Amino acid sequence: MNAHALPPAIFLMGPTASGKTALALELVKRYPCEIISVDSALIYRDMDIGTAKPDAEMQALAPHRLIDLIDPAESYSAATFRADALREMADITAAGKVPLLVGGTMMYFKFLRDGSADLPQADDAIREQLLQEGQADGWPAMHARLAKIDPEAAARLKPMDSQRIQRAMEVYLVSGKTLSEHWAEQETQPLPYHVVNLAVCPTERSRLHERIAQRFRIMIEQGFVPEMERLYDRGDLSIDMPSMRCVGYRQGWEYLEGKYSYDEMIERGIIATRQLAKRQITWLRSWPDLHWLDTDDPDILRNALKILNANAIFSILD
RNA sequence: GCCCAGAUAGCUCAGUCGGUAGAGCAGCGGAUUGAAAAUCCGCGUGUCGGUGGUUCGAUUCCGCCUCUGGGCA
Repeated sequence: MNAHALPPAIFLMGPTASGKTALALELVKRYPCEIISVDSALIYRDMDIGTAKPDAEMQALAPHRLIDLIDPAESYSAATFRADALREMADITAAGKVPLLVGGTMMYFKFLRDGSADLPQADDAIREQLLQEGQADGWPAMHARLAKIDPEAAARLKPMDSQRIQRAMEVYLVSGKTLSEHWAEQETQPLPYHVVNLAVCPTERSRLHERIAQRFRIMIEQGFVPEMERLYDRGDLSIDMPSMRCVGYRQGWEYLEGKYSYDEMIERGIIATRQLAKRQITWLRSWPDLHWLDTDDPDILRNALKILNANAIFSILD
């Protein structure tokens, strides 16, 4: 490694329930790396069982950064994640270790890798206003309004894509500048690290589905419903909040509202998790320079190390 | 044993006044710029339970058989 080389970093990605955490633990036990969580659900405090958050024992063995950051009534963002992660990566690197970014929130990985335009942050009041109007007049009507303000953005968006239409309108209303104008001014923000991209996933989709169902049932046994009840009974949370829209929590919430039975809640929770996994895999399929690892490969650790060594990540140890 | 109602996509069901069929959910594929575990887009050939009959033609009408509910014994 020459003096001008970028410091190393590892991205360990993969769909939910694919075994990322287990592999990360093995790496941390053997090599000087430290974990940064890349997970939009682990950031919430008091949401432990349903998010499969590393427990105290795991945390002692392999501390995770960027978990338990905010209360479920608050919200986070991909841009905030990028800033937080860059800070933690610098800290770990300064300590002579390799940042190991582990998680399944692909949008966060993308923001970290590519950066983003300099956009205004979320404005709750404007969002609420747009939501009311969107629901009253229908999203196609809002989409038509956007088309007059920012035709480029509207052309990219489907008339029913409530969230992105709302965001594009919000950017304009808050900053006076359209989303497309912001994008045009965007400068590239290369990540100042030499990254090795790993993805863990079972070869067969059916195998991943098995793991998802099994893990959900374990969560139930571990007390997911009581955890859910504590959140529900707080009284200040709602199904509209990002925290309560997380896979499992949304179904748990609807179950407690009496929308469906216990068994149905479990079934729907598993289904929602499968659908999440599929979306995560879609991201991974087009991820550049990605090295795939098979969850069920008994030599997964050795294979991961082979890739890391070949990319000069741990060459210092050889 | 008898009577009634069913049997159509992985599931729940609709439908064809006889010209080989379509919704929701699931599943699969895709998009993804401060909510992303979010939000959105696309994809529907399946011995229409089996068998015989009527018919130019049956998933549709008729007979028998099998299975599943419910009722009567």
